[in-house]
Amino acid sequence: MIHLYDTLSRTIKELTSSDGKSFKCYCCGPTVYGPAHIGNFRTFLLQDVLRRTMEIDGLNPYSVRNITDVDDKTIRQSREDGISLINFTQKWTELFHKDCEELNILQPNVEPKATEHIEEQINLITQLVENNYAYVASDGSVYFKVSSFSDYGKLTKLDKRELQTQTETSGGATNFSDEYDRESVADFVLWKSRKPDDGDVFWVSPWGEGRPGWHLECSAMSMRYLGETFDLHGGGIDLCFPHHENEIAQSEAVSGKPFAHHWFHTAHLMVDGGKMSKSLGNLYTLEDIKDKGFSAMVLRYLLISGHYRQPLNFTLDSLHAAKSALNKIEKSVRDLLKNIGSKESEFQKFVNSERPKDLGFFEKAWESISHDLNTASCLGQIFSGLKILDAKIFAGISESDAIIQLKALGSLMYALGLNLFAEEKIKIRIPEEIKQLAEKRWQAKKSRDFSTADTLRDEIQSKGWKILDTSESYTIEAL
RNA sequence: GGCGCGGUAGCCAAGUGGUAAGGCCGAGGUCUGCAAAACCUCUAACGUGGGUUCGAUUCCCACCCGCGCCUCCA
Repeated sequence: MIHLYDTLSRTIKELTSSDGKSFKCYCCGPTVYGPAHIGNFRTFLLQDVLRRTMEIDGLNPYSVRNITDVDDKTIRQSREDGISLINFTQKWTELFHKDCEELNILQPNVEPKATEHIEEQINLITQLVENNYAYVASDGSVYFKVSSFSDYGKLTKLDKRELQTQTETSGGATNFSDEYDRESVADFVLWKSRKPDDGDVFWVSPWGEGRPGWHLECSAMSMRYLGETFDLHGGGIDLCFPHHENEIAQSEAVSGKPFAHHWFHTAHLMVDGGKMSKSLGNLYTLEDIKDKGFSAMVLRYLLISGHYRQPLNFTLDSLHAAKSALNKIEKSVRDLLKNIGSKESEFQKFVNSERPKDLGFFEKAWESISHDLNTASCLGQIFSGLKILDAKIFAGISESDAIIQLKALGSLMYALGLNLFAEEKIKIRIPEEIKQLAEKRWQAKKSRDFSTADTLRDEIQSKGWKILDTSESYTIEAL
């Protein structure tokens, strides 16, 4: 049984499938105009953990996550790069997939693209216009009339008056002076008429050439793949307003039915205590993390190590902490495997979505993750369990008990998506210069020239890498 | 201005009406050519002021500080 906070009702609710067959989820995916940053991945990672947890719990999740491949940014950037929108977005979609794979994020069951669902979007707009929820402006753009939908603002608890007056009072007031002629500032665009800046990006519609507005695609694609009402809708906290609020308005205006039963919003990732942004130069991608010598799995550990409703503060120190912590789990599992005569690689057979009856020392870890997806507490409980386990291994553990613990850990690792012993598979980049210095040092050490060896080790360390000797070889790690 | 979130050890981060998980770092020890890694042990915390209560870090109020959103944003 999984309980999860719901943004709409502001309560923690039990997750149940409304049709008793599968649990239908829609998550807002990336806009593919560049590499996704680690903040984006925090959200996708948490959605992934939720999905994995549901699988183990037997909820049979069915997930849809879209790709936004047409909007102002993708159009602008593709034109700057001088390539077609489709080639441009494909390039970044591929990188996104590669990053997801390295981060061990399961693929959604369906990953629809906005540009492949133009017809569905036009259909929705047509219905909205026919029923007077939307109007066509003089330039051929179509707007949703917020005043026509009485429930508008229910997700973020906006009241009507605020919506009207925020032009003068809100910090974002300047955003209202744009080129579109809306009847009310709160109204949002469903269809954008073709502008010179759009280049050759346009589709033909009953209202002339143009392209769909951003909010609409999620309504159209979720309806197409999940129906008018589905179980859970997720996204970053910043999407709450206006994106999700708008989705609710559009969708419920058309269907007359509740849109999503449950809303799952993830808090933002901060960097060094503040907002992550390009201009501050603190926006990291997976590439950046790997260039610092950390594996994707370490990043995964770090990004799920805090509770999803709490902003998480990313620092270089916390990356180190994540690395050591992950290492510690691997060490215990390795010891445990040794006890049944298995190797690291054989741990995989314990990692699956079946929930073992006996959770061994890890019952509390499972409770934590089942209760509002408390991954932070879950990891804490795993370490507590590991401590008991380590003592037991030291004292001598029976094979059957070892297997119970391995199965329990395996299911937890599946839920968290922590792929242990992945370090070798995902190669860490070590500069050639460091490799050579390390080899020189190793030769010196072998010939018992310790002073040369130590000097070289210091030099390597001053360049940000450290040497770990084993009896017959050595490894290089990031400091 | 509106809405919302938070302030727990050096850092990160759970949680609870009966004095508080876990990780990192640090210290000591074992080991090692010396280190590192590993293992063992240890230290240390609930923003301030009131209130409710037998008892509050946990509930309420005020204040201080930090952060987010307010129609680009995971």
